[in-house]
Amino acid sequence: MLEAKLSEAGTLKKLLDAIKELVTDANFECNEEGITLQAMDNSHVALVSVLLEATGFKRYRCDRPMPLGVNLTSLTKVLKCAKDDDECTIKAADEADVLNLVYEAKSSDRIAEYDMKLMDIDSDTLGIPDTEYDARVTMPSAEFTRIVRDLSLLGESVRIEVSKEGVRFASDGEAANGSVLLRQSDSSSIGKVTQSKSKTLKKEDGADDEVVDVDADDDEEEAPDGKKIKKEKKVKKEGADGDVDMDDDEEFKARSDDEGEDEQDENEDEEGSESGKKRKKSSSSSKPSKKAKTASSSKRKGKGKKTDDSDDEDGEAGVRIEMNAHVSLTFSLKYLVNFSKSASLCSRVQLMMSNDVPLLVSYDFGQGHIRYYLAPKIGDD
Amino acid sequence: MLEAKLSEAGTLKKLLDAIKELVTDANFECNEEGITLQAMDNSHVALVSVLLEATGFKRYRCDRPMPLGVNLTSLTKVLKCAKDDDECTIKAADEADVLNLVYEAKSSDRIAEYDMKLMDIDSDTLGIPDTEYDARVTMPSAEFTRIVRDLSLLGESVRIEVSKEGVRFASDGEAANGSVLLRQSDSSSIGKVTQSKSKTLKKEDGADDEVVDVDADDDEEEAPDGKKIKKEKKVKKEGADGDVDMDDDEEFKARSDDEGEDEQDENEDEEGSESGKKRKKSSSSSKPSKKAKTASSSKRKGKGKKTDDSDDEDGEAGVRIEMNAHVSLTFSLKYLVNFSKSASLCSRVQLMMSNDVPLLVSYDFGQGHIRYYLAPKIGDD
DNA sequence: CAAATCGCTG
DNA sequence: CAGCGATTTG
Repeated sequence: MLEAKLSEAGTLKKLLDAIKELVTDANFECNEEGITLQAMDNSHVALVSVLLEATGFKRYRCDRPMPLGVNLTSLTKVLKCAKDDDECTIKAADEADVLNLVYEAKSSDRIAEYDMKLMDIDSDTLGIPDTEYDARVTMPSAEFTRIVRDLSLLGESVRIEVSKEGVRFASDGEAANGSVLLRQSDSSSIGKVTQSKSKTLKKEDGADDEVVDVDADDDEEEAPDGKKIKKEKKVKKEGADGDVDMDDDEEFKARSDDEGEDEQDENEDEEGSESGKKRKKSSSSSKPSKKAKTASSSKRKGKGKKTDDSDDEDGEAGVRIEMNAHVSLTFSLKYLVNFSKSASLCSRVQLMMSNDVPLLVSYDFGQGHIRYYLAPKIGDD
Repeated sequence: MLEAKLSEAGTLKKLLDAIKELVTDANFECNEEGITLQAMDNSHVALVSVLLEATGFKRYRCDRPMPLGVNLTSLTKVLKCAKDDDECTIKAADEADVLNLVYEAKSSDRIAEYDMKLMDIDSDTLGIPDTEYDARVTMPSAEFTRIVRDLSLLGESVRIEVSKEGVRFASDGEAANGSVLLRQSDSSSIGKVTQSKSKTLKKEDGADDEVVDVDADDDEEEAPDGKKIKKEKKVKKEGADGDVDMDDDEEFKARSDDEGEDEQDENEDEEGSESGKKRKKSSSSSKPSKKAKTASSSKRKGKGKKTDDSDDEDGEAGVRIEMNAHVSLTFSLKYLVNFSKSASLCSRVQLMMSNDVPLLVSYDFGQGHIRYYLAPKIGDD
């Protein structure tokens, strides 16, 4: 059985608001590590991946893995009955066909209880490649929202181009053409677009421990493996959290691994630092590495050591751009606008890109993350 | 070519917001003195006239007069892509078919550039009579907004009546009738409704020169016709501007003169000071009067001398009422509500009225003005 | 100046 | 029911 208690129902409400227009039905996969959800959007163009770490809950218990088939429209309605600051407990018996939600006002003078019907949903558990990317842009989520919103007024699609000049978002429309150029915020010493030749960037996981650890390892010379070391600067996430670790990663990795991506992970060599990260996982066995990650500090450390200067600086406000190669991709603005609704969950967003592969838009909040994958338009420039 | 830089894109945004629902396409007429726009509303019931003085720009250059045919809906979209405090530069080559807009964040780490298509628009350059009015009401723009909004909830039209009692806005509706009476704010010496028998008021021009001149003629005794003379007090505008002159004025005046309103002007007697102003103009001999107007200075002078005392006082907060004759006119509230959107541009609004002639609603802001003309409903009371 | 909420229109 | 716009609050 599952029993999970969230301190703030608002977290769940925002999460549902962020994806309910993209997906109507989906399985919430629950296991001891937390809850994940993966689904293609209704038109099968985009993929959304959500993670809620067990550690992010005030209380979490899940005896055995179980999928909860939920109609997101129904869940949205039920969640609207909760106040943002209510404590929210969700429960499901092992073979239950209903999900029980209890909302308790912090003052505890009000308790509301709802039972929502569950449904059987074919779980098209898609494997998500653990791709490495040629460019990563980290910026305030509100700025991303603003840009895609602005450009969506003009045209249907946007060309995102990362070069040493910065990152450019350009859209052509009937009435007007528009282009927004963001330069790396020059905060600290490393104030410019990082351009490392061959290293590959992996997505920064704030929440994901693995990644973090890895980074930390990488960054630090004293990495356990002892491999670390190029000291390339990769950016780890400076996501909002910093401390929370995710368990899911394993899953993701597994999947990605399945994809054969794991190898790549190892390939981190390109990014020496990352390799460290991967190792951990592998080493996880080890787990120590994870700890490191877990220690939110890891992120920061990484930053501090590597690019952190800039990170910290850009940290909460600026734009950070990292690239190994020039990338230029075109995407549907409609989807990006949709993705950008997640800005309410997190103040920063990461865009991970490589030519001809799907864009990854990642919002990492304290208790997990929400990630969107969107294939580029072909014939894009 | 045109190149003009505004310190705050917000100014342009507000201006477009104020007129975009009234007009869909219009020519921005650019010349060395600034930018003007004149257009009838889509249903040809109201006329809107906008002025942006060259001196109000951070940088302004226009080698030769050029009309920029703009679809206001498109321009609104493009302007939405600017933040209110961005610096905004608009550029157009001499025979260009696109208008280039560049927005620069004050922090300068973001530069957005847009190219908007221009179109050829039949310039129905309407002559705007440089009418003299029997009553002028100057009040906080927010108050005007509130009044027409309130009354629009009750009925379709409003009767505006200026008498020695003050100015009354009254509307009759199915469910209720409403009436709002504003009395002159008793600020300075001239704290009450000015009631001059026959003198006519011209709109206070901050920017329009022409208008000013015309009035002058009437007021002064030495009017060419020899008719003038009553020495009526007319109010010039205390608008924000003061220096920039418009070329258009010529046109405007011509028409107003045609109206035969001049005679009334002469009645200024009540406010001796004003007469002085008028004289200048008139002295110019007959037509000279027009010239005088052109000199924007005329405006300010007029004010200072005549009723200015009161103007200054009520100046920023109160209601100022000036009248030469009792006026009572009925207007469509729908339009007035629309006009009142300009309140975001300026804290004061002027209403200029004479029986049976179009109402002039004028918002004068630092860098120009926006004026609306609306014909009264016939059969009005 | 920006964000969130409510209302209105499609 | 969803999206867009307007208004209000922070």
